[in-house]
Amino acid sequence: MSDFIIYNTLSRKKEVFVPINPGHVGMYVCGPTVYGEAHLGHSRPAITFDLLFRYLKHIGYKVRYVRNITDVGHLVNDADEGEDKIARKAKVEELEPMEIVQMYTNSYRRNMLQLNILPPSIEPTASGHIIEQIAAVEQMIASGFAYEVNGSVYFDVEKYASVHSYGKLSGRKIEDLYTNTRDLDTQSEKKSSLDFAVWKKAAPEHIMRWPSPWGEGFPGWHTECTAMSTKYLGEPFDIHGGGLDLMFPHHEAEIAQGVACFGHEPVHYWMHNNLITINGQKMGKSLGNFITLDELFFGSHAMLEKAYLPMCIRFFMLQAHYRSPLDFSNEALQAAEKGLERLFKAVSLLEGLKPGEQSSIDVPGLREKCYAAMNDDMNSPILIAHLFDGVKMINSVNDGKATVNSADLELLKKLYQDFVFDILGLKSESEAGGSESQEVLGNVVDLLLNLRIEAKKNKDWVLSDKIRNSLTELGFEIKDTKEGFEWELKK
RNA sequence: GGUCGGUUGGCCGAGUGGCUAGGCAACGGUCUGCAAAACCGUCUACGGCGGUUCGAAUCCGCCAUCGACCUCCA
Repeated sequence: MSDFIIYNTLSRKKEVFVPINPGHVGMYVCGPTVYGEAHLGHSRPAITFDLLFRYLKHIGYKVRYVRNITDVGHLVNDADEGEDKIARKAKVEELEPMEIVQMYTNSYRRNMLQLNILPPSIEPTASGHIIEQIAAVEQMIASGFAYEVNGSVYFDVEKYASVHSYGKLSGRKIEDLYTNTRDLDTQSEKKSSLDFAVWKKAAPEHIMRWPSPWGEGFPGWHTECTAMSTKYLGEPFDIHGGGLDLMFPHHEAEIAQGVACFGHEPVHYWMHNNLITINGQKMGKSLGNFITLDELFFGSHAMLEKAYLPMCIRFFMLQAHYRSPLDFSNEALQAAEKGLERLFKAVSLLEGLKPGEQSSIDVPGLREKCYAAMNDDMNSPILIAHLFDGVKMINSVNDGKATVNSADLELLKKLYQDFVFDILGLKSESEAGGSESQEVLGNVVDLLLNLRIEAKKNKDWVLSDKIRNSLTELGFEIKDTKEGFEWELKK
């Protein structure tokens, strides 16, 4: 099999993936800040890196996947007196901050489960790693790249940039950063406007606070990822993922902090997923096109024509490459929905396929192409295109227009099991166990359709059509086959 | 303003020097009592203008346009 190639943002090139420890992979992905419902935007990195997690495991790696939960809140801005997002929300809703955190963590996990996203190996919280973060800040001070002022600790970007390259990941030049930095913090205690807080002194009204060598405070917003990723994955580790929007300054800061703490870069491969637009527009609360995952699943948003099943969302995203922007619309979603249906129909057909003497279709070749697609920087849209080629094969065999021998049939079944279910992480949602009433309903439908066969035998087309049309109106899809009939309930 | 990335057929979305991406929709055909499903076929596009090349949607230049980041954001 060919090498697994991934695009490394650091080099802006596709590179062969070579793990630090043969057979093992450590990956870290920036998770959510739990101060609100999970929205459409959260699902893209979750699905992208779930695909990576699944594929790495599939090709035989033992993977430790760490995805953090940010629950101490980020600074609103440097001028802010220290109130963080979570504390602000807590005041609004008159809840304890950790209650907010718990509530939204729960709903995030539920949404992820609905999207069939595998739980990471470790899901550390920032609040649970204050000690590690303080230790990281101490290391930064010790190496001379951070300084304390009045209870806060800042990263000395200027000093760092004089020795190392600051901005290499996002392609920024330090001079440009100077000219473009917004001022207004002239009275700031920072040495330079580029410096960022790694530990922030807590104002009296600030609720979330912890003791530290510099007084009561809370960690800066880049500190947690440095502390938690290296705690569980060592340094350097293999893969760090996240959304494109986190590249600067968050990931840039992580690199600088890592170098300051350990003397070398913390990550080998940086991977970034692209963002989602809605009808060509950026998604944002101010634009009113901000859709939460629950709204999507229930269809309860003004922009949605209907509810979309989690698997439809997942499939829709996988039909685009993770590094491409993806535009979200009702039309596109409904197209994805139909395509997914067609794929699953073929998969279920596969079970009943009868092997022949010879194969007129090239199953090993198809398998080869599927792996090639995934190995090329996880090209899921190409993979899906190949799977649809396979759908044509399956349908042809089913129609007796093509043949497949038993070895190839087994290979084909394995192929769809591997790629559709294990790697793409799709699942059929209709097979939710038949309740008793559904079973009875099914029997009634069978009874009606058997009556219709009688009618057809008697060439009583009026009665025959009446039965079929009435069932169709009720939402059933009726198909006549040589053996009799098939039906399914459309929602 | 700076940096980066897009602009592909009715819609979504791959590809990236010559060879059908795929899905959805539409149309025609096969099958069927008629349908549905399935199958076969059709629709064959790459923002504009120049340049390089035997050959460019793909490389280069200019222009237009959209967006992201530069501030919390997946």
